[in-house]
Amino acid sequence: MSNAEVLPLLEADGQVVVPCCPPLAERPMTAEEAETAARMFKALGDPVRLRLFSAVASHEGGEACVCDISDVGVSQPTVSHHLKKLKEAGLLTSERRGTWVYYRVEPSVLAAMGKLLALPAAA
Amino acid sequence: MSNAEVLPLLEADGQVVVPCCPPLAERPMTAEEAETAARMFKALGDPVRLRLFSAVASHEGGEACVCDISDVGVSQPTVSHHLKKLKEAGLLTSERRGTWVYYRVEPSVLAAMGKLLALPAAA
DNA sequence: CCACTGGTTCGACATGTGTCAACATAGACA
DNA sequence: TGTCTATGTTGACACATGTCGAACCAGTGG
Repeated sequence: MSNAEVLPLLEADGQVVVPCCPPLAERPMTAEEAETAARMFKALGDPVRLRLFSAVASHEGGEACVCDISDVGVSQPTVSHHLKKLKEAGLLTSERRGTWVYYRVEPSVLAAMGKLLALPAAA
Repeated sequence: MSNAEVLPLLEADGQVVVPCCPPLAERPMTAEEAETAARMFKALGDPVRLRLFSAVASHEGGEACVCDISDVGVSQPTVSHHLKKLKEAGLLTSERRGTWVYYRVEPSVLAAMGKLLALPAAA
């Protein structure tokens, strides 16, 4: 399965963000924009997923093996389930190297979410 | 209204006011931090809530009457339910003025979420 | 006082979600 | 080949959540 096709909001390559949506406060979001953006927020709306994501994002080299981050208080299948969700939301990518599977954050998506939350200087 | 830059995480109904968490990528979040931050993301993890929040945030004066934003394709009780959720997450505040109830965004919380998503320049 | 309008709360239902144990799969190595 | 370890998938379950209609509450104006 491909990581990119689930969330075609932005260029997977560079930092150039093809925004999924304008900033929240710029104008009312359309139903489609909201649907798209809500998927990302929902992915981070679970404590376990947030910890997993933070663990990957803060790990040296920007990537982490599952074995490095699976100490979040839930069973291993549950960890795998949450990592899959984060992948489907386009927040993480995974790659198998030998025995282990490494996860890595998708920085452009994070940037898109940050832009989404930005408040306009003058309202 | 407080203008503090401390990004308090408000919990509705007079509960604890907790400072928000460090950036996701700075270090692995603790369970408590994740619990706290996930509540905010979850609040924005629904398309209807996202549209309502965007409608309030983008409305002139930074506030909006329910009657101005209730055109999101769900019934009025559902709108009210979602606005309550956003309030409980500390993202909105409400005030009754005469016949109408006005909702307004909590800018410090929005800023906290933006900081949370910030990626450190060097990793 | 009563009726009307805007908004919330209640009760109920269907669907979604987080979780685990059990099983399956992929690679390493003997 | 076979076995061991590291992850992912499946099936089942309890619980949370989104939704609505009906009832209810708050102001306004007769």
